[in-house]
Amino acid sequence: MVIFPDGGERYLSTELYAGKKETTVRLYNTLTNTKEFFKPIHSEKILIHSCGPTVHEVPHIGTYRRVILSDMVVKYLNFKGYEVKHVTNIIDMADRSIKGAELAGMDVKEFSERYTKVFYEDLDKLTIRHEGNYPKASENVDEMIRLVEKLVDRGYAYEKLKSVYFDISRLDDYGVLSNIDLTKVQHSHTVDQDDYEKDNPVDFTLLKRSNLAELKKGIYYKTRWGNVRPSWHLECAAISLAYLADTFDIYISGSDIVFPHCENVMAIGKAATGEKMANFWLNAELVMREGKKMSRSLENTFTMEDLEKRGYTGKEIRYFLLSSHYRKPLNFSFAALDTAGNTIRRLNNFIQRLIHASPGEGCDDVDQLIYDVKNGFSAAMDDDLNVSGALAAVFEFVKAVNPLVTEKRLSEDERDRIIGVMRKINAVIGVIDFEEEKLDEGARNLLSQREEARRSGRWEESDLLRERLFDMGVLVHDTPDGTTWTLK
RNA sequence: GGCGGCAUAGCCAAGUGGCUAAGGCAGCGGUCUGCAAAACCGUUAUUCACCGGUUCGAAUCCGGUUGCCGCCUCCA
Repeated sequence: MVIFPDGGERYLSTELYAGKKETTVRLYNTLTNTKEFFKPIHSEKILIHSCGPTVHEVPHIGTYRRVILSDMVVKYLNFKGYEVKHVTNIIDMADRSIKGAELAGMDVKEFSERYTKVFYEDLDKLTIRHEGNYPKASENVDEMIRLVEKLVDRGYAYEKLKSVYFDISRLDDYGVLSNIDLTKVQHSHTVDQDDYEKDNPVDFTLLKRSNLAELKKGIYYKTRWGNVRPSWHLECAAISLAYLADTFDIYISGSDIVFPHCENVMAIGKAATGEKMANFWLNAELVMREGKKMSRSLENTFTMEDLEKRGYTGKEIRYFLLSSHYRKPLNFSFAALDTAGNTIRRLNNFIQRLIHASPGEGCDDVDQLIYDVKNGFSAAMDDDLNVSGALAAVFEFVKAVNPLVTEKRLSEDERDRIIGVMRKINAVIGVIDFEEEKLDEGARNLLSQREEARRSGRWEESDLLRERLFDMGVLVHDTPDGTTWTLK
């Protein structure tokens, strides 16, 4: 173990260490407004925090864009061979949860659990794993209160009429993340200043005193300042510090909440530990609907269920959300989902064709093609997750392999290696199916009846059977090698 | 008012100084088919919002114009 006098920055940038510490991955850091080479803090495990959803309602697909970004970052780092610890907090005690529970005549816990369950189901549909690190705000209140005690003790927070506020004047670099100039801020758009008694209107709330109705329902936590509820910024800060470290690798959120949320979370971390909270701050852009942000208040949202009712699948929605760059606004449309569906179908067809390919002599080009697709995919993804470029590499691969399948040139081993590399890529993009499609017996019978009819030239009967199979979801294809089929 | 971002084909979307401007979808043409469909193959931007400048060379850099979006401290 060697301790470098300057924290190692200078030494780590020398060639000797570059290979070990620095990755080939470049990410756009909101903190510096530049793409930087990602350098993990610990070589053994990368630590990532993502802002989770509020669970006062069924989340809409706009919420899921940043969730998809987090998932893709984690899966791509896994693809590169890194182990990742990823924490996503569940905001289950927001103002709206309390209001919503009251309207529904439920207690807040029961109310929140209902929507947390939907959130998890949605993650399943989007092929995002959710076992493990999804701590709930309501189960980490002790951490939050301890954190505020620390802030007050260190002089970064103050109590006023039984609420506790963060004193931003104490942090000289407040505003570095969002580039905000507090002297030019327009106040009071979303806050009724009369409700708060801050020393300075730019200070933000850490703990808010519970009101009478909340006290009656038991929605409060006893502290030395009074009976209070934690604020949103405090929740994210406390959870990321408690579950990860004083300084962790990446903080992922949405572009609409860089200010105030991320800025304030960062300020809490810096004030509490004296260290910078995260090295990289990634912010996903928004999902738009006819030129406006998709949001509850504009009443222009779609939930996963809304889209499923219209016949779209989770994977189609996933593809739609991930297939264009995360730092550009994404316009929602049904046409875009249709496109996603068609595109995925092409990839699935490719896999099914490979599964059913008749083995051949083998082909010298395969090694090169596999090398090219791996290389093209990771080169693009390395560059701040350029998914469009990465997918282009995949489609070029598909295009090059298809004729080899048609001409029956692939050996079994080559075929398996091609499927293997597609699986590896799909571990990141998560939209392709690799299961061999199977027919049930009824469909198989109809298929052979149709073959019989065709052999005897009874076209009307054969066409009727084709229609019946179509209605069952089976598409038949008459090819020179006989009849094949795929599932719709 | 402040800060940040965007504008590339019918649609979506890469590319940020130099080979013929990736890729996907849709369309069109072809192969196949009893006919279809699917699949596969081929094809689709002398031009990158507009004006000016720098340069041997600009979608890419600089200045300006227009249009659009997000955020500005407890909605999250």
